[in-house]
Amino acid sequence: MKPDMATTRGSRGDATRSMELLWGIGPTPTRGPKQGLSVERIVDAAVALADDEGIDAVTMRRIADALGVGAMSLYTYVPGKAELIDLMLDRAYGEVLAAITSEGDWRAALESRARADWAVYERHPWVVRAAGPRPILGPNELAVNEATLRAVDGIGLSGPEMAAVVTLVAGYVSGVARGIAEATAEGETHAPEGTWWTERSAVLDRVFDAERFPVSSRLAAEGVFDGDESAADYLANEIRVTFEFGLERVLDGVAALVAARAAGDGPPAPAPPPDGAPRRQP
Amino acid sequence: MKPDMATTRGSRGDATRSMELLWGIGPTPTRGPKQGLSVERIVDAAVALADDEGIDAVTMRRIADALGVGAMSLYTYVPGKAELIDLMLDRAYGEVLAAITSEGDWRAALESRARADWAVYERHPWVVRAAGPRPILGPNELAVNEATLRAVDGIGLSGPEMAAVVTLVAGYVSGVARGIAEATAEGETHAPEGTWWTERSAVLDRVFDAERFPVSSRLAAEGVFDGDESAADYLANEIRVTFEFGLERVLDGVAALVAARAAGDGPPAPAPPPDGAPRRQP
DNA sequence: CACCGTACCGTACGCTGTACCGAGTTGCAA
DNA sequence: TTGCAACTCGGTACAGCGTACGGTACGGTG
Repeated sequence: MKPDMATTRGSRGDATRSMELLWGIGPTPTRGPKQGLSVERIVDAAVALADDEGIDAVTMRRIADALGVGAMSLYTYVPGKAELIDLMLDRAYGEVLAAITSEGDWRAALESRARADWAVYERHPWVVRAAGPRPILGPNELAVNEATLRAVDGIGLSGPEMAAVVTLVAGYVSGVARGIAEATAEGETHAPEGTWWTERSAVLDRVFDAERFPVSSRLAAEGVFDGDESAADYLANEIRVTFEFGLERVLDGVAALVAARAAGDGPPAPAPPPDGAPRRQP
Repeated sequence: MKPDMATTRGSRGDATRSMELLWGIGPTPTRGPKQGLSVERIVDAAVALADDEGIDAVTMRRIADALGVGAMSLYTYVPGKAELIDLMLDRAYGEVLAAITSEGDWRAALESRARADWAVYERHPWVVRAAGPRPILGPNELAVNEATLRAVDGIGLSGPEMAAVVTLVAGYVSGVARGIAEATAEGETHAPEGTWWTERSAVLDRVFDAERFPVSSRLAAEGVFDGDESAADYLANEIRVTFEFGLERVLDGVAALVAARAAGDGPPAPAPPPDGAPRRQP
């Protein structure tokens, strides 16, 4: 799983190579046999596999099989699996980038970003689980970020506030998107939606005490938690409604801030950076 | 990795066993040798391991080593690794449950829930990555849910709205918490924070175009994205500020809804469930 | 032409989760 | 008391993972 991490991941060549791959500026060698594949095609295959069978099905061997090559051949194009996943994620950001629009006011633009994220999570449920804590720093990710920042530029917010609003919206969507995999189901979890619940409800019924969980059981009686087991799209609709509802609240909250700043309430004094900290790009 | 999933995961005994484990109602056998371990101690060891070295270090063999037993002995207590992780997660919910308070109005209670979640994500960064899309249905998870629902009960929201507000707050926190691992760092990603950036910034500088990313580069020049590489707690503070900022917005958004409902704007007509759908508990 | 950097990939290693089975231990029934 | 069934423990084994290593075939450059 992580063999000799010290040399593999630690050798500072890999990070550079990874960035070059993302930005498509790798040095293309002239000598030797023609390359039969391309990074593009490898990412294609990996994404298709992840869409069809979930992220767990994405193994180097299966990708190679799909491309009709040996597993080790992939390593001539990509330093390792982690870098390949980064490429997959930046490709997903590419779909976001293609979908967002900057028309309308800041609210419309933020909505557009949120819905574009959501659409990608729906099309590619694996993205939620594949995404690590760190940014990819790929061209598409940065472009999406730029576009979102532009949406909230010039409406009276401070720089840190702008960045925080972007994190707020993107964080909200990714948080709620966790539930998407349940709705689309089956791709990731191999048991169909129905059995999962019925298996558990037997024990749950024995243990769920209406006195211990009064509000929960009242809402359950109202049917709030009901879902049609066999019709996955009903569930998908339900979670979509929840998403839209929450998005409205989030944007209302931002609107309140924008209104306050417009009314002349100055932004809080920005905390000075501690001292000569190395510069970071976004 | 997933050997014979059909028999192992599909045999309907496992889901039942898993629920019994969570709720502590397993049938305790009388015959045979005394048990040298307990589910409790196994979860203890697993959580300790995850806290120290990240979720990837949590393997059956390492847990067993820490407990001084053979790897296979764990399987007398727990059906498999997936169920063990569920137990770890419900334990984390237990810490949330212990931290939340129901004092004050709905807003204070929701804040309390959000901060309790956040504190757990800080103490146990592995939770973000270990949590799957489905609910655990353990006692602590349900109790936390109940407490949060109670916070928004009786303030004029419909049942679905109450549920959506809970999802909104919890989803927001988990979404932003994704960035925590970067702040606490090093537990999960073995490279220290500094090198990760410096390695990449070399390529990024070559590729980052101020004309293509005008707003990003302006904010970068302002130092918005700067961080002290060596002092991890500065970064942690920065993300904490972002978290608090977003939480404020989210709650402002909920407040707007509560005010609207109080002003007499009726909730939207609840969509009727399609037809005789099996009942779900929360 | 020879050379050598490169693409491809068979083999192998260390790791994973866990099935299988034997050996030893205990409580209850006969 | 004896014997058996139920149980715990754990060694061994297996399929699958990421990927290091080294061999072979190829093709542009000296």
